[in-house]
Amino acid sequence: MPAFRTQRASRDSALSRERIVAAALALIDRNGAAEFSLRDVARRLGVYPTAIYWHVPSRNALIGEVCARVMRDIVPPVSPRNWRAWLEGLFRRYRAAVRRHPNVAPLLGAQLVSNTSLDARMIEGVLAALSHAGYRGRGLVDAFNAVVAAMSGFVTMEFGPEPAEDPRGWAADFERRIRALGSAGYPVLTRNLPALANRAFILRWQNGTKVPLDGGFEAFIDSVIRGLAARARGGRRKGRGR
Amino acid sequence: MPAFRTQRASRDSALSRERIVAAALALIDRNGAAEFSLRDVARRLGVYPTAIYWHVPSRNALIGEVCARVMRDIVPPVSPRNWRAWLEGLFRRYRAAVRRHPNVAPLLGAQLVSNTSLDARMIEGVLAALSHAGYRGRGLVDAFNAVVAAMSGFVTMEFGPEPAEDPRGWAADFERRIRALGSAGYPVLTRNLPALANRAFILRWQNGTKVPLDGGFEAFIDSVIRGLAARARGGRRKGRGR
DNA sequence: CCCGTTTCCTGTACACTGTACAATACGCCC
DNA sequence: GGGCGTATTGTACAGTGTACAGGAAACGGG
Repeated sequence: MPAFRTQRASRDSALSRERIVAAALALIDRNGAAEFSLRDVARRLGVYPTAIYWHVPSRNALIGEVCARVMRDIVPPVSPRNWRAWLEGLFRRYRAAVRRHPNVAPLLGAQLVSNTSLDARMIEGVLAALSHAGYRGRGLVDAFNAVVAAMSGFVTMEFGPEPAEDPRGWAADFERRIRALGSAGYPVLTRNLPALANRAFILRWQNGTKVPLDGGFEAFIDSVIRGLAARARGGRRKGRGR
Repeated sequence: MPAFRTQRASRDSALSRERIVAAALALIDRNGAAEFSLRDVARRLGVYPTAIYWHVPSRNALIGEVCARVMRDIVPPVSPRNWRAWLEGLFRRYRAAVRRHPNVAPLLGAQLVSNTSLDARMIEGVLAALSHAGYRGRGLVDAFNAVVAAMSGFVTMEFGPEPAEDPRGWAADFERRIRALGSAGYPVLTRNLPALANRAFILRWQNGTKVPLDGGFEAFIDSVIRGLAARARGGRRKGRGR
C-alpha cells in the first residue's frame, strides 16, 4: 500500500517518533480521540501499520506521548512571587493548551498520568506557590492535590466529546428534553432555564469548542484560589491539618 | 455457542435492559472500562452478541446506561437549608458512589453527559443551594458550572486507571523515576517528596482504589465551598458579575 | 572494499471488536 | 389456528491492535 518509496526515503523524510506523534495529534484534532487508530496514522504517513511499533511500543504509549506534547509549555514563567497570580496563570495556560487541541481533553483527564510528562518544573511551581501561601507538610500535599484536580477537572468536562453517533439528532432531542424540563416541580431550574440552557454543564448539547464556558471557568478558579487562601489562613472550618 | 436454553428461558430469566446493564457494570468492575466489550456481556449472559442490540441501541448507549445507574441516589435528601452542608453532602455522595465502582470513573468524567441521567433533582438542588448562597442570574450559572466541575473533577482523577500494559513493571519504573527526582534543582519538591510520593496526583503509581486521597478531597471541596461563599459575599476580586 | 551488524521497515497473520441484516422461534390475541 | 409483535439465533463484514518473521538499506571495523 505505501505507494512508491522503495524502502526508506531520503534520510529526513523517514519515520521518527516526533513525526508519528505529530501525525497522531493531527488525526485526533480532526477526528476525535475515540476514532483514533494506529492504522490511520500509518496511512497518513504512507507506511505499514507495524512500522509504528519500531518507534513507539503501543497505541497507549503513543497516546501518552500525544498528551505530553499538548502539555508542553504549560507552566508559567518561574518564581511565584504572587502565588495567587501564578496559580491563575497555570490554570489559564492549561485551559488554553487544551483549547488548542480540545479533542485530547478526554485523554488528559482520565488517565493516571499525563504520562511521560512528569513535568518537575510544574510540580515545583505549584508546591512553591502553596508554600508561599503558607502550606506545610500534610496540608501541602492535600492542597497540591486540590490544585491539580482543579486544573484538569473543569477543562476536561468543558471540552468533553458529544455523543459520537448521530450528533445533530441527539442534540435536537436533548434540547427538547431540556426545554421541557422547565415546567414541572423545579422552580429555581425553571426560572433560570433560559440562562442555563446550553450554557451549563449538564444542560448543554454542545461542548466547549462551540460554547466556551469562560465565566464558569473564571468563577471556578477564583473560588478554588480564594478557598485555598482562606484555608491557609486557618479559618475554623473543618479539614485543616488532616 | 449459547450452550443450552433452547430459545428463550423461563419468562423471568430472559434478557432485559436491566439485566444487561447489571452484567455490563459487573464486567467493568472486574476488568476495567477499557477492556469492556459487548461480546463479553453477551457471553456472560449466555446469549449471542447481537441479542443485546434488541434492548440497547449501541455500545455507547449501554455505557451511558451504566453511568446513569452508578449515579443513582447521589443527590442528598431535599431542601438545602444549609447550602454549604448540602453541597458537601453532594460531593461526598458522588465520591462514595464512584468509589463503589471506581472503574467507571473515566467514563463519567470525560463524556458530555452522564447521559440519560439529567437528574433534575440534583440540578434543582445545586441551584437552590447556590441561590441560598446569594447567587443570581449569570453568576448563578457560573457557580453552577463550578460546582459540577468540582464534583466530578477530583474523583475522576483519583480513580483514573493505571496503565493497562504491564502494570507492576510500570509502577516499579515510575516509582524509581519519582524517587530519583528528589535530587536536582527542585528544593520544595525534594523536601516534601516523602510525603508526596504515591500520595499526590502526578507523583503516584497507584490509583485511588489502593491509595485513597481522602485528605486532598476534603481540602478540595472545602476550598471550593469557601471560595463560593467568599465570591457570593462579593469580595473585590475579579470575576464577579460576569 | 567487503562483510557482518544494527536499524528500520515491509509483509503476513491472528484474535478480537462493534454492528448491520436476515432468518427463526416463541407467546399472545382475534 | 393464523397472524403478528417480540426476542433471539445465526451470518457476515469491515476494522482494530499487535506479534512475528523476513529483508533492504546504512554503518563501522577489518
